[in-house]
Amino acid sequence: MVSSKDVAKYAGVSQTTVSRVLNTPERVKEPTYKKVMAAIEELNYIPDANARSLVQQKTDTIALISGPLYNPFFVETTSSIVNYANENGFKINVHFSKNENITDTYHSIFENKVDGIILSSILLEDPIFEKLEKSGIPFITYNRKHESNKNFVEMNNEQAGFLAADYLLSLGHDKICWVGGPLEISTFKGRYDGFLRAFQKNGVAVEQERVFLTDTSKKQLHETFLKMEMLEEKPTAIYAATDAIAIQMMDFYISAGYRVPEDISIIGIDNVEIGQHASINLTTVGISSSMNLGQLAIETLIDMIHEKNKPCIQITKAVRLFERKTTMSRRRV
Amino acid sequence: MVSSKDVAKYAGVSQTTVSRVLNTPERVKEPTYKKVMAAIEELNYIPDANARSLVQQKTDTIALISGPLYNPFFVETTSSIVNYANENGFKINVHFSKNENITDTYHSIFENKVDGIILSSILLEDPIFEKLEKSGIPFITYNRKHESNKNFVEMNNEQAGFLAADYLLSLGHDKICWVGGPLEISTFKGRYDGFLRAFQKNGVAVEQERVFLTDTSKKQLHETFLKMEMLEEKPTAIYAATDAIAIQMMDFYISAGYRVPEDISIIGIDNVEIGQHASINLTTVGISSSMNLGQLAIETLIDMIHEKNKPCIQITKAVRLFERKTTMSRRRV
DNA sequence: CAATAAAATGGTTACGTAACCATTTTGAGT
DNA sequence: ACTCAAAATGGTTACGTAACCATTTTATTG
Repeated sequence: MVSSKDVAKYAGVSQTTVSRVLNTPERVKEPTYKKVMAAIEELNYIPDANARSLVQQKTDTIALISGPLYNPFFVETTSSIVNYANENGFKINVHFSKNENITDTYHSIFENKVDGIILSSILLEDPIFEKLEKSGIPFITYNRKHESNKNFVEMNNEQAGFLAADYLLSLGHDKICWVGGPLEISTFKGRYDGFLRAFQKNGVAVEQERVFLTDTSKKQLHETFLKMEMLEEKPTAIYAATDAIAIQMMDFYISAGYRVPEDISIIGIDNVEIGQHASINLTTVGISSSMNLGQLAIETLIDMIHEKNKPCIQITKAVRLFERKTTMSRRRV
Repeated sequence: MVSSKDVAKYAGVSQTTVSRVLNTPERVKEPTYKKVMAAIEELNYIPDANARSLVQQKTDTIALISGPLYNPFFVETTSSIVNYANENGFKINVHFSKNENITDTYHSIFENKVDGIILSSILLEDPIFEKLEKSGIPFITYNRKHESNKNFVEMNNEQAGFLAADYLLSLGHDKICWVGGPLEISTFKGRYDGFLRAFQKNGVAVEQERVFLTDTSKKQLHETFLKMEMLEEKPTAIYAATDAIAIQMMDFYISAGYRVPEDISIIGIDNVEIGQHASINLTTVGISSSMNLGQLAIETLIDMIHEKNKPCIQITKAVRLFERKTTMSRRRV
């Protein structure tokens, strides 16, 4: 592999001069500059960013740990994060969080001496949070947060949970099934808390047999669908803790011959783009901004990287209801 | 930042011994091993992967240049690529190709001395291909290829184009609009060639006013939709060169009050997962395999990285029609 | 117990780049 | 033409890790 030492020898100058040609060309005489550039072209020399990182103690790299892309929420946030970071001179190492190797993922990220970490993989109680803090690397969590309540960007999940449930209850539904994810995750915990508060406010009891916790995989969602089919009193509404879950439940219900919302109402949370598609038209709750949580988080993180002073970031965006076509008043027969 | 030299000094051994503890612990006496590990824990030492890369002349990193994630095809391939690579000890630097900064993207990738490059951004005629070859870095293109016909994984685009058009023609449609992308891209060129061949085989003339080339953005697709609405003889079928285009055109048509397929048939190509959703049910053409092109490409690339001998990879997967619910026989009134 | 071989540990250098300091060259002023 | 300051270029070292070679320690064998 060609190095700047090779270029120097070929051009008849010092390695220092080659480095100056690339980095501070104004400090190099024109004839010398041309001679070195010709050598660079001739030898097809490309500087080594890893060696540079060693010297300058920065990598211009950010590590992203996203949720899985079968959730369109993460499709949108991943796009925003990668594009914004690239536009600001950062490379992005992407990882999709998987519980079975998250430790290896974190280890790999720390070894890479990244300049920042943006993640949506943290649990309410997670020992990694302390390690993140001790590492000294600027980091931010999006769509999730640690119980310490630091360094996060999120929507108001409790408010979202409340609005969605309150809306269904206001339509007359009381046989509502909750389909969510693990309550060790702040997103689901917050939305479930809101769900409970809405029921309490409306004086309606929550029936535990109608609460389904899943790992949000298609497989477990299908099992949940089958369980709901077996209920003595079938639900009249599905409260899905995310739009991804809602869209997947729609698939199961429509495939089974149900009409949405005539036979069953379905609501989600997140307000993902695909939910606005004319053949889906998902009623949902989400933030009003055109900027998604990933965009907000990466902009905040890059500020943190540049400014080196780390005020504690705590951003919680308000939400609102987006009433579309997958919900209607409970049919009375 | 704590280095192995600091650990060595703290533990009272040499830096060589610290390196051995981490890499070949079997060559270190147990008491020495324990002493060094205690120092590592105490100092919270994390090895520097960049320095290691300098020594070992490998980075365990692969660069991915994907298409944009508003195309679900790239959602699926990005997932597969990142997950498979991580499982095989590689990190992935992700870029989403944008014409306006593709040169910077390539430059950044070369500087990072990645071990392999997997890309879906190449044009039929693209000077970057020669640079890729000269770099000596193993690389593979997926879903697209260069005119040199080397180092690619693709579906048979001409066959896909033919099958989709032939199918629409067999349903009696002859007012078919093609909505595709730039023909400088092998994917669209191949599919269009197949489209033309089907028309020729069926003895039907292609009307150029019904051929729409776009950059596949929602904006230009909407403009195309408006243009089609203005046609004297409106189309009875939309042949979308990708499922993403098809799903977007469905959105426009349904929002405008049309029923799919009663009022207009729509077909796509790629067979993306969301196309099987019960409220979309897209008729499409795609590969039969459970393994998507991204999965196939990354497995092939990692083989190339490990084996250092580079037989010229040329993989073209056969396709078939998936008849679902967005197409029906042309209505005769 | 001594010699020798194996095991364990240490020292030096290189990987490529750039920061820092030194030296040489060039140009301006008297 | 000489002197001095500025500009241009060069030399050395460090960043952190590991490969390679050297030295020391330990264990085995006669």
